[in-house]
Amino acid sequence: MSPRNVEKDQLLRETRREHILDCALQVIAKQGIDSANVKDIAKEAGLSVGNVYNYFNSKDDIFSAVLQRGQINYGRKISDHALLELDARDKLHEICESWIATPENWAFTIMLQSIRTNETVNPELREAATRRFTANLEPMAEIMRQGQEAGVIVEGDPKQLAFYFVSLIQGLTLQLAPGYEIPVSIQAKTIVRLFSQPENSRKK
Amino acid sequence: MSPRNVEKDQLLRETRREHILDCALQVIAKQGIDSANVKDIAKEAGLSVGNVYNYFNSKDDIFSAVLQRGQINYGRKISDHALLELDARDKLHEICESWIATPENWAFTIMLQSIRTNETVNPELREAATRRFTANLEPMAEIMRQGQEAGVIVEGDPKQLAFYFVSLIQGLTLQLAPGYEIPVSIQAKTIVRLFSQPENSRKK
Amino acid sequence: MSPRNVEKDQLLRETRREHILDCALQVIAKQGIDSANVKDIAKEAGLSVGNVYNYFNSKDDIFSAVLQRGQINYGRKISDHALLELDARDKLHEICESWIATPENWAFTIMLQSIRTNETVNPELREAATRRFTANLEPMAEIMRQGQEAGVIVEGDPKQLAFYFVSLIQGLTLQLAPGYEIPVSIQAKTIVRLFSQPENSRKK
Amino acid sequence: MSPRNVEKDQLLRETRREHILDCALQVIAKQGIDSANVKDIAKEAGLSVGNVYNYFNSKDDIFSAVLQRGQINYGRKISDHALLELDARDKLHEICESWIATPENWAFTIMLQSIRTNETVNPELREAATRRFTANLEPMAEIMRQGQEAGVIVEGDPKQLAFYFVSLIQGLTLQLAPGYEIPVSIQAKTIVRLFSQPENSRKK
DNA sequence: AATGAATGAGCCTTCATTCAT
DNA sequence: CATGAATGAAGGCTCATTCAT
Repeated sequence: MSPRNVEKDQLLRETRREHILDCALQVIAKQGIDSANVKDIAKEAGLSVGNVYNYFNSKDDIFSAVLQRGQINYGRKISDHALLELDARDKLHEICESWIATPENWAFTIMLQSIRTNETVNPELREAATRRFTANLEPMAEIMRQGQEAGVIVEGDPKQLAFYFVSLIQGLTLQLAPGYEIPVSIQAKTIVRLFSQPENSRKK
Repeated sequence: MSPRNVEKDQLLRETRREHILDCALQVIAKQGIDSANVKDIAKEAGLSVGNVYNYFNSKDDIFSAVLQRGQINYGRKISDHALLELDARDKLHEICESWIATPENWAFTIMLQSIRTNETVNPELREAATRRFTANLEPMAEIMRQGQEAGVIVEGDPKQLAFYFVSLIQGLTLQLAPGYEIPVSIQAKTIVRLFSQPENSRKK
Repeated sequence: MSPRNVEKDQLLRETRREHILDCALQVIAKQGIDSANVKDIAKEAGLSVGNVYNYFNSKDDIFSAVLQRGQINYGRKISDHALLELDARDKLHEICESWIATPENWAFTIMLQSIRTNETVNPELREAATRRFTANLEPMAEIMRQGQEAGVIVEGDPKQLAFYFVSLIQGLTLQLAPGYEIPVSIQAKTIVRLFSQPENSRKK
Repeated sequence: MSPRNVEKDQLLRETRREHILDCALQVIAKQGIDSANVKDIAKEAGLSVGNVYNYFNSKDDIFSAVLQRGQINYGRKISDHALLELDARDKLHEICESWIATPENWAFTIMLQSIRTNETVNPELREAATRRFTANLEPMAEIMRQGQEAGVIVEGDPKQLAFYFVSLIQGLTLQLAPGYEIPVSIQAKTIVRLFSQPENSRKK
């Protein structure tokens, strides 16, 4: 029927979507979520404004897709780590370091807040974001649990510890906003140590 | 006419300003910073829109004043604590608890991010916010230092520890956004313990 | 409190609203409902676009207000006629003539259709329009009933006759669209005669 | 290549055009003329948007073609009736009944109004629509004339009566908009009676 | 000081139409 | 012919800010 390659089109379409999401993230990271408008996203993506709407239904749709993608990727990463045969502290260290190293990550945190906060956002989106956040807590709690069994992570409810760890990472991420200098270095090592069981207090 | 009236007027004016700031905070806490507009703030304050502009130059002016006031109050509070004759852990505990308990606090954190982030915001405001944030780190670091001397707080750069502590508190605060349920309880005790030196690892 | 005259303001506000409705009707009558946009209405009213929104919540709000006002005025007029001590045929004649003579009336009919038809219009508005239309049928039916009792109006269900009469008037009104010449004159006399009982077929 | 193929192609093209017009009418009848867009028409027709433009030059082109086709079919029908050997009242009755029974007919009336009304529509199209409307009045007037000669239709200018009859039908059709309930039944018999000469007033 | 009507820039979104493939 | 991605011009609506009263 079609004189064009349907499969290729489909692939192109998916690539384009991803590209728009990338650009949206860039714009948010650059300008903040308040100032990030569709026009700028389109420009960043090298598309016309109208064309963006061929790939997404609305601005909120774009934002929630960015958030969803980020949350899913993040969750997958943590889950992968949970399965590894490693010292839990090393896992935390690695997670911490790679998170801090990615400059766009703070945009996710900002978006998470904005989507929660903005009353005009579809409540379902807000719930979905919360659901994913909560779900992502689970593999992190599993890592804590592993560490506790090995006696290298402090005692306490693993889920609560996971929650604190994630909140700390998020809190730190926010401090890393572009153009905002903090006179304190962030060291994964020190962060992990807060959650580590000291050598001499371990059960024999 | 009389000097007393001038003084009284000045006082009234200051009271009004404070009232507007209170209401602005309320609105932000209720609607989120994106949806908080001047009209709503004026309505909450029982004033006309135009009249609000008799007390503040712009919306940004209001927001930055809210933030500034919050940061200053917060800084004063921490400084006061630093001077007390108390176990550092109790100080942290009290700071933590009172922060979490105040539902509007998350609005400050949101605002901090928004003001940092928003390109359109006067760069001087952004720098001022950062400056105050950094300044507020100092008394917190002092508390850490006190705790370390008493052997009840973990070792490490006090300022860095203070930074982590504040970031953790901020991160947790964000999770407390209104209408957003997190299936984990926040306990000041557990938080403080992360920064505490375990009994049996203390130097004699 | 206010340095301005509140009552006068309220009156001004109501006058303004009416003025906007008048202008909206003019624009619709001139350009058709499809082409009638808020900008044009504002221009016709000598206001800025934004200011129109100080008086109405939305374009649909304006349109439905225009319609409502027209329907209410029309209903009132028919009801007044129903109470008069006149030959029913004269009543119909007068209603017919005055309706046809008002050039904007066709806009109401167009609007009625558009509001019914347009899926994006609030269903409640649509129902309200229908409700008023149906309600307005009643006094017209009463006139028919009076005429039948006097033996000057054709027999049949008065409400149905009213419905036909109104539909005929509406149908004719539509033909009177501006810039649309129909080579047939519209005579109230002839129209009324269609609904009249012929002399020699009346019951003695 | 062969002339037969060219003919066949031509036929196929014509069939396609007709199909598109059918679908356009369906969409208009379903969504109203304001919401009827090219994309929906294409989807209804099972074609791509671009392909529709291989058969019509513009959206207005489609709409005016729909209208034209409808008007021509309608005119042909009335003309056919005018030639029949039947009581004029039966002709009116049949015309009335078949018109009311076809649910899409109201779309024509709506379109007629929209095309007349819409400033942006090519004036030639508007004139063409008016011309056809006027032309279609002629066979209807002929039926009236026949009825008057047989003494079964009320006296008066036949063309004017035709105009009233058509306007009444159109007015009633508009009341039949989808999703719009009118608490009055429409009976062809009663309608025709309005235009009928009563038994006992006929000339011997 | 107090009011809120008025302004106008800017944002999101839609859609007829074009065009490379 | 067939496709649907791409364009860009409007249109509806919001809102910070101003200003006459």
